[in-house]
Amino acid sequence: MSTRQRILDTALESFGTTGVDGTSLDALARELGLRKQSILYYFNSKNALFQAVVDEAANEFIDELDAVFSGVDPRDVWAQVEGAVRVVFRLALQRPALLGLLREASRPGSMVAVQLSTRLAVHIDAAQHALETALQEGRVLGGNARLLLFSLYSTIMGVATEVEVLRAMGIEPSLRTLAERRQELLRFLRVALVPA
Amino acid sequence: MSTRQRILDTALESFGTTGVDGTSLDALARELGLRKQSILYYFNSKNALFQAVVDEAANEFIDELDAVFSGVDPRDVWAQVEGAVRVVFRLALQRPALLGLLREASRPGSMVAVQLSTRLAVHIDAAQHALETALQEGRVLGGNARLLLFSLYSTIMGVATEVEVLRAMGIEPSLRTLAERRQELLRFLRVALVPA
DNA sequence: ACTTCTGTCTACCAATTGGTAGAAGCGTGA
DNA sequence: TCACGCTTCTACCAATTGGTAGACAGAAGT
Repeated sequence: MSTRQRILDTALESFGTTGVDGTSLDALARELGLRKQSILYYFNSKNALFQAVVDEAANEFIDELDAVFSGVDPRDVWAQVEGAVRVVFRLALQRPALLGLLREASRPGSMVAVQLSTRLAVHIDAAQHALETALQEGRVLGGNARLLLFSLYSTIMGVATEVEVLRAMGIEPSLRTLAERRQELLRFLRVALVPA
Repeated sequence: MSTRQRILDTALESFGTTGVDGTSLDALARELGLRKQSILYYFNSKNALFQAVVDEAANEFIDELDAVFSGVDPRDVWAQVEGAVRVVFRLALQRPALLGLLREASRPGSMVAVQLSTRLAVHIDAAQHALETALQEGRVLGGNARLLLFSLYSTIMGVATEVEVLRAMGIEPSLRTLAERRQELLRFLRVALVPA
């Protein structure tokens, strides 16, 4: 794998777990067996690296979602929701840093949000459109399609990533509790979305 | 107001917006018209200050929730949810830094989570118990009470605080869109919780 | 008048930060 | 062999970081 790619991967891991402010170029370089000047050779500044990492993460996230959505009837909103939940929970288990990075990038006041928005705009519009027609045809319960999409996003990402809140509630994050969380989430969303 | 309290307030504001790592004691002191040594006089270390701020924030959050819940039938789960939504959205408007700090404190790997958990344990248990009996009596839809509570928390906090995601969706956070978000959220939660 | 306590200050400190300048190693093509 | 471009390095740097040591001011009590 190219050095550039190794840097991106390691940075994603570190940014997504320790945070951007909590990750120094020196520490990153040490982890890579390099000097930080080599990192700055590929990325002109720490912020440029962060932006590249956000792009990388957005791509991976979108690819995962696309892969699942491609095998699903575009009119079947519930199947899409189920697919999204499956993707997010698999990532929570296998690539927690990826979700951590999205969380980091979507912190209030983050300057990379613009980037994310242009990156995701097409997919958001598609999802919104699917929701809208489903709403009109009474196949889904909801008021405003875009705000409903936002609620869905918040719920799914929250349930998948708020592990510290979970701990505070006395539930230790583990494979089993993850599965239980997912099951309750799906039940919750089905009741909220699918007409009886 | 005592200097100690001023430090706590200013720190909450800064920690909740810029983040802990993004806030230096020097910057904090400058904002207060002090030297950082004066801050370290009241709090032995930056981390001690952070812990104190988390305590402060947890207290305020709990007080707000208690105030709303006290005027509501303890058996009326939906009224409690409505109250919680009202509190969180008012805070999102008037004290965004407070929610930001809770978000900061609940970052994966955060070391203050233990603190938060002991601080909130009683209230979590109470809410869970109310949910449980409501579930048994069929007044609320759901499977596992604790996981349902967790889903509710994730949804409400997410919808109220994920402003950058909202922006990425082309919705500028404002008073009007906040009200719309809240309305759609309440509709969403009502469908998900209240039996037809 | 003297001490004591509280609070704020100046003066430092070693370590770390992101970043610059430029040299050295290295393989490739002429 | 030479030149060249790519990559990684050593050597620095000014600024900032959290934190320590201790002086100084003022109020309060005796």
